[in-house]
Amino acid sequence: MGRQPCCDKVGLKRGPWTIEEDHKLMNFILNNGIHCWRTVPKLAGLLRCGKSCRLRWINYLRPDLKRGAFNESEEDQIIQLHARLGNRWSKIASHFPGRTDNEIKNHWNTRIKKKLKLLGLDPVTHKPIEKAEKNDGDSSNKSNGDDQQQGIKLDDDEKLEGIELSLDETNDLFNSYQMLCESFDLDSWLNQDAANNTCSSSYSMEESSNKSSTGETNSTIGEDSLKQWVDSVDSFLSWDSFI
DNA sequence: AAGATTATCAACCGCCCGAGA
DNA sequence: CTCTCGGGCGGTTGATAATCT
Repeated sequence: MGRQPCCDKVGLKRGPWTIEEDHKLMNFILNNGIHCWRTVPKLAGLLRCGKSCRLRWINYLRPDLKRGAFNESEEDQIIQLHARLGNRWSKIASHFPGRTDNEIKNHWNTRIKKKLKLLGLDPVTHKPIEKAEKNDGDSSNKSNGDDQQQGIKLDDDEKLEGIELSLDETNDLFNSYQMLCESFDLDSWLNQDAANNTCSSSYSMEESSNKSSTGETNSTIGEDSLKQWVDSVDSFLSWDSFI
């Protein structure tokens, strides 16, 4: 017996969100806040499931989102945190105000992984590939590195230190990584387009998210700041065109 | 210029976990 | 204690854009 689906998918819209749907969802959350995602689509007049609404809000509509390319220090920090936390993207994202777990996960999978491989480091273990392979061979009955990391059951962040990689070990690995980076100008090689990353979705929320980046959570974002943000983003989305 | 290939990222899927009945 | 439900998470997919041939 499988689990019941999160919602009745019959008649629900899927795929990319339209500007109108975004507007409806944002207006609803602005006016009512978030109490129960399951009821949000119905009350907001959307033919979406609650999960889809939640995802859209978290990954795209949230006022405190910081959009645009990751800078070098952010990337370095992601690598460091990944060495400690593994693929726990939400934990990693919690260290980056305005960044989403999805965004970090995508960045890791598309860019950082390649970068590490190019440097001869295993993106899973963060160790030199030859060494990592040897270790895998030594423990043929063990699951692969990914599974090992995912298999860690920890109660909280405090317990992370000393498990898998200690902070010292992590820093050692990270230092090695930095040394490798210095000897090879990867960034200019990989990020040739970073400087002129001007896609339409790179609208910066930084101004309106200054407050939130100091630790404010979604639920504590004041209505005023949310309204300010809606005002500021209105022109960006050209909502007037369909109202 | 056109087709093929690769990169990027938004969105979905399914599982897990905690809260509450 | 058990079951149900909703939220959250990580893995994966698919559409689109960018680049290459």
